[in-house]
Amino acid sequence: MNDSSHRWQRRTYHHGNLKEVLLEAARKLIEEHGAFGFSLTEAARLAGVSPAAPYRHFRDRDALLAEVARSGFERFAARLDAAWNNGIPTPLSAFENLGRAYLAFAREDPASYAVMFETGVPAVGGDEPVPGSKPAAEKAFNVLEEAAAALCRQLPAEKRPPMRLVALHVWTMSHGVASLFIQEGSAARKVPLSPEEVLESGLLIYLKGLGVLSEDGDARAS
Amino acid sequence: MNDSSHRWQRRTYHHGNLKEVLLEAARKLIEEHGAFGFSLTEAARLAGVSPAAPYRHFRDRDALLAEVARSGFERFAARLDAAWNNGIPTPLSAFENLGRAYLAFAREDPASYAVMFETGVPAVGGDEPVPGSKPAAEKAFNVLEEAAAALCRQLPAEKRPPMRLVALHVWTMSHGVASLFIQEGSAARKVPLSPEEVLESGLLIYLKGLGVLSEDGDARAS
DNA sequence: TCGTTCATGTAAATGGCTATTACATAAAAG
DNA sequence: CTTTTATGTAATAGCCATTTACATGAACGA
Repeated sequence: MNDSSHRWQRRTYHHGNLKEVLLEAARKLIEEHGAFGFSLTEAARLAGVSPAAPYRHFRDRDALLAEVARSGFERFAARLDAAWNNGIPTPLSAFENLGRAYLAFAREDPASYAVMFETGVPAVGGDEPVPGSKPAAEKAFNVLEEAAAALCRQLPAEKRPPMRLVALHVWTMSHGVASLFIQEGSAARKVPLSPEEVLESGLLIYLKGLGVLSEDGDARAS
Repeated sequence: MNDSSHRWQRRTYHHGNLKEVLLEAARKLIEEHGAFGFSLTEAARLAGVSPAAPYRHFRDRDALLAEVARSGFERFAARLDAAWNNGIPTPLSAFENLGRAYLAFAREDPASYAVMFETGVPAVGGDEPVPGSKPAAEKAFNVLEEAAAALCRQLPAEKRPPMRLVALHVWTMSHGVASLFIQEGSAARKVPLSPEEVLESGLLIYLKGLGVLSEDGDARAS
């Protein structure tokens, strides 16, 4: 009866899917109690196993968080890539999809997003404690870079700024909006606009400044 | 002798300055071990008092962090305000100072910045657990808004976007750069530029898009 | 000066958490 | 059917947050 909060009792001694369930539990707990209020023990409780069980799948607490980050980056990259869709139908419309996809990810999986970007956790920088975490993060950034490159190509070569830099500017605005708005509270009250509207308007102004857009916001003939 | 790690023994039973010392200890620990690796007990140890002593000054651990955030916002606002300096000598140069001051704060006091923006902690959103935390955060944002307003005023009224929105865009880029770059590791390797250069170049492009700057980056006559 | 009061610290105890170790169970491999 | 390996459990040590009862001494009044 101590497991009454769960619909199903574990019938087998072996859980069968513990690793994945622990990751889900972690995301859920982080979503509810913040990136801090996550305890390995409580995740184990949610999964219906003893506090020691997680150690069969993760070296320690940080390794679990690192895996949350890694898998997050993987889904993030996939999602951005799908939204960009090779710049089809037009680089500009695809670019707008990209921005929306960025925010959609942060909104729909705030726990992963927070672990990916807002904790000193391993994934992005550091020493790559989880194999494959850095590559996954790179893949996500590469999509941004590709999009930036496509937009830059619309400019005459002599007016073309470094693509890398443009990609960083875009990342910077996207992350800024996600970070300030998604975690309901900080910036949300400042303005009656959705995060998507703030990001899109900001990016449009930026693109106009780059010369990619005309004054009216139309794509400019290269 | 158990206090050998500190140069001075506490001579008085009463510490005399515990509250402030605990805040400093917290910032130091967060800087070293990340926003997670901060323990009230260890902060007490650093201050040379028992683990129970902090509770005479803070309701609990979160209250201490909230106070780190609040005092952080206060210094942050003061610093931004000084940098903006009422738009003197020119709005544009003052605006550039503002951006540099933003990043300087995040770099020089990363612990406070992290607690202010990258933890679910109380200050910005929430229910204002520490009296005065919200006002302090507002004051910081108001400086950005004032700067945005000054720049917008250079535009003919009919081309003028909502100041609030412009302030948010600026905040967004600044926070994005601070968040991605300062915490050494993520974006730093992407490009051989300093955070300041990335932010300044991004803001210049944005301002050009707004119409505040001419193509060459000079201030445009209103 | 002496005693009272209040702010500030300490000690000890509770309960949660991380992580380790020795042991149990079952699934897979032979 | 036995052995091996993967996966869980139990018990435990040590850290941490927080509370409660008690101690100290500074400020203040008589």
